[in-house]
Amino acid sequence: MNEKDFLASYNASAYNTPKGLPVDICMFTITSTKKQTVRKVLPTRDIKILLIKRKGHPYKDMWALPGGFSKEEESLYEAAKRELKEETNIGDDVHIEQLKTVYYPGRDKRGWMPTVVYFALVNEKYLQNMQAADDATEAKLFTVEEALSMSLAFDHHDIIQEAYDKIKEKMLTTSIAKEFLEDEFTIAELLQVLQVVVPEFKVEKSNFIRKMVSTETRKGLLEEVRLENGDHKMSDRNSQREARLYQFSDHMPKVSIYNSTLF
Amino acid sequence: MNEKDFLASYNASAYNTPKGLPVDICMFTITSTKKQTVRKVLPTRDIKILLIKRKGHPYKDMWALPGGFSKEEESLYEAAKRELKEETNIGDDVHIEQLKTVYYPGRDKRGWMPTVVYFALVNEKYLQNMQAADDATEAKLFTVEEALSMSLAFDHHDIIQEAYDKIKEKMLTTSIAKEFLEDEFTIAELLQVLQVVVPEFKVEKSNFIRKMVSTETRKGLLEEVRLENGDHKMSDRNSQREARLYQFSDHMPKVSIYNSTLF
DNA sequence: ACAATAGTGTCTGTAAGACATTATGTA
DNA sequence: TACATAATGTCTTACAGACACTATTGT
Repeated sequence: MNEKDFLASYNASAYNTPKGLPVDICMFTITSTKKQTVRKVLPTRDIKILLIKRKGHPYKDMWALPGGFSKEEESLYEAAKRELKEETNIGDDVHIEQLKTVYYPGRDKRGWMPTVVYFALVNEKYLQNMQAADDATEAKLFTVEEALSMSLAFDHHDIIQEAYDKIKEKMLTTSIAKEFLEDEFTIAELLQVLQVVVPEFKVEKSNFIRKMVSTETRKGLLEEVRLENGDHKMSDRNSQREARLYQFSDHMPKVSIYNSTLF
Repeated sequence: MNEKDFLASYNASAYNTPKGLPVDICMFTITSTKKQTVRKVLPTRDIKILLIKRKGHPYKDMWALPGGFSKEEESLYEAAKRELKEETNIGDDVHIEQLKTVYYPGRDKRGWMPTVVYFALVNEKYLQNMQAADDATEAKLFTVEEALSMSLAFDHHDIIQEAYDKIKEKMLTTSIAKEFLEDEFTIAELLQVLQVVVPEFKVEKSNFIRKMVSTETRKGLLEEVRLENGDHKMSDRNSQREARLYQFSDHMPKVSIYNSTLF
């Protein structure tokens, strides 16, 4: 059956879910791949998004955001989490946040079809067993750049663009960078992750490393990880020389365009 | 009929709107009232929110957010705007923005009932002819503090709290303060409006007035209004001595917790 | 010894905030 | 002339960014 026949035979009200809403998920991750170099260096990192290939009409065989319908007995948040889990088999330790709800006439050829969009930030370590999840649906990670250059189902291009813009903003104003990092990370890793998502964020690495811990207004944002004996905990995973490890603290500074002092 | 009888007789599916969604609106405004003083001073300003008194069950006679159902032939944004207009009779020149969509089991005694929440920032000058709008429904402005201390219908307390938190954040990181100001405003007015919404934002007025225009990173955020002859346009509406008038420019700086320079 | 990353020293320009002072116009 | 607000002067401390330099360790 082609799409035209499908739409002609489609009974919109049969698909309407009076007690649930369509939920779509923009799942972002940052993959890291080892560089083939003589010495240890930072891995190559890329920001990626999960897409699935549609099995049915409309937009059959096109790539789209994963999603599904929420149920009456679950919250929208729970629905998003469930859908993501069905697709990726990840655990509960995921940052998932509502982006927006979309409806305007004509957004779905089938008629009335809103969608509640969530975005998720998932550490690549949770995506190891993704294939096992559901091999009936073809799911694949694309770089965000790639995804945005493709022709996608529905208005998913615009949704991804908006989700990505949101993440770029939150990357610099909250501590969500931690979702993409190990529990304990070096400042070079932090900077790399920030710049993978927000290339416009330009600072000199050596200054960044120092200022993140030395400047008074930034104190409390990161904590140095210490060993029992009080020494700095170090890692040499990215370099010959060991680097100090850090964690985000609970302290979340706020920012303002009216004076750039954090408070 | 009391609420218990009402719920017993309530047929949820009759109210379900397969082709529309409930939309609620947090409409904020800042009222200004002249102080009774010998000399001209800044008015007293208060951040207020619009509530309506519910005419029917559930939560009959309690204060609640204004809202209604979106239609298939309009976007959610248009629905929010329409609902707000029905309530307040304001024009199209309104900042209205989606906050979030809420559903969790039990949020409405009638069963499945999500809501798409919008917040609106409306200048008080547009609310002059509010009474004319629809005198069947009782609508009233409450200070946000007051509203949050009241017992409200549904989970509207939590929704208002979240909307207010969002506005506080956006107040300091975007130029939405302009929604509450005249087209041309003094820096003292700007600061007052900022502090009415975000009391934690503390700066010394004389420094603020200077730094807003003199500091390099803030240049471009505000523009001095000039007369034809190049002189500063001034106003003495709040003081004996005239103050310079400003406008927000198109330039929107971004902020970061990782370095507090705007870019 | 070299390569690559980690981290420090030092200097310049600018911002934030405290506090004092001057400017302006009306009751 | 008194007063309330507008705006500037001045000073201290701190941050951002540039750039040079040292530190560490595996190959």
